Amino acid sequence: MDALTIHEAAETSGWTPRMLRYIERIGLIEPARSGSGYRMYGPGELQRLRTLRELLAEHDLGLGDVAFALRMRQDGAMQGDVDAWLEAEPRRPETVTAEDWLRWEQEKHARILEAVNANPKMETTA
Amino acid sequence: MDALTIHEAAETSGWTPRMLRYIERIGLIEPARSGSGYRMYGPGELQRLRTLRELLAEHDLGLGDVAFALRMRQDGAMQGDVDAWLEAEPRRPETVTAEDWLRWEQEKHARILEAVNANPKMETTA
DNA sequence: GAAACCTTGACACACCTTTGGTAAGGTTTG
DNA sequence: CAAACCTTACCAAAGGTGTGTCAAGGTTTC
Repeated sequence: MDALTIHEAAETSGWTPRMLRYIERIGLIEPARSGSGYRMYGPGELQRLRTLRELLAEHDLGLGDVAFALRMRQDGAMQGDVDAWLEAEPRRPETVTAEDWLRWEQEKHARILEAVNANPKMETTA
Repeated sequence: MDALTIHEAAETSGWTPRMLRYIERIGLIEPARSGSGYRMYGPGELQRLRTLRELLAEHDLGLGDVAFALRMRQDGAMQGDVDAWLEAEPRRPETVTAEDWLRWEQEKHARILEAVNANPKMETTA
């Protein structure tokens, strides 16, 4: 039995039980439930709770921000629309074709690779 | 002279002058300034203002959401950290290497291309 | 030079988010 | 079976967002 109850998970992760429920409600971490409905936090959830605090502190984010990022990732249409709107600004060729967009996205990989190499803390040491 | 003042831009875009200033303050649309500091909205800005309203309405977003998406795009480190946190959930290989991540990103292109083809309104008819 | 703009800054208000507390009731365990 | 958990569902307070309005002062235009 390596699953903690909500109070135990709260203590070891640095959140309050209240916030653990809130984090679940906004869809960020949804622990398994016991037969009678108790939340059961496993090692994966605990790790995620800790890294979540770091993520928020490091970049001065709110839980809502991360929830929004999650929503973007889950709703491809929204993601596409938002990205399209944001990309319409910096570049300014009259018309953006799908091929233009894909090329832009692929160039992004070069930037990503640079970031990876420049900053090699890419392990999610679960 | 095809640049509008803030009141004119407000009328033709459906925002209020107040909101145009707010939209500028959160970094979404920053019009050029005349020598004496007046905001000057060109056709590009007007188009962006209109599509911004559509974007918000279509996906029930707030201006803050779009501003956050912009911040993600501008701050690569934040983008990487948030993405890493979100991706740590659905997949569950013990360790995510830079190569894993890149492969994942590249597979994303297949999904993006599908989205483009399925939903070919990719023109930013500026 | 006066009317009609523009600028920034402040005060304000309605609403939403985040967080805490408490109440009524079910579960686990010594 | 009672203590110590857990659950959901409310009420509430602090802070942030989105929006309006007003004031003091500069600019454009007739």
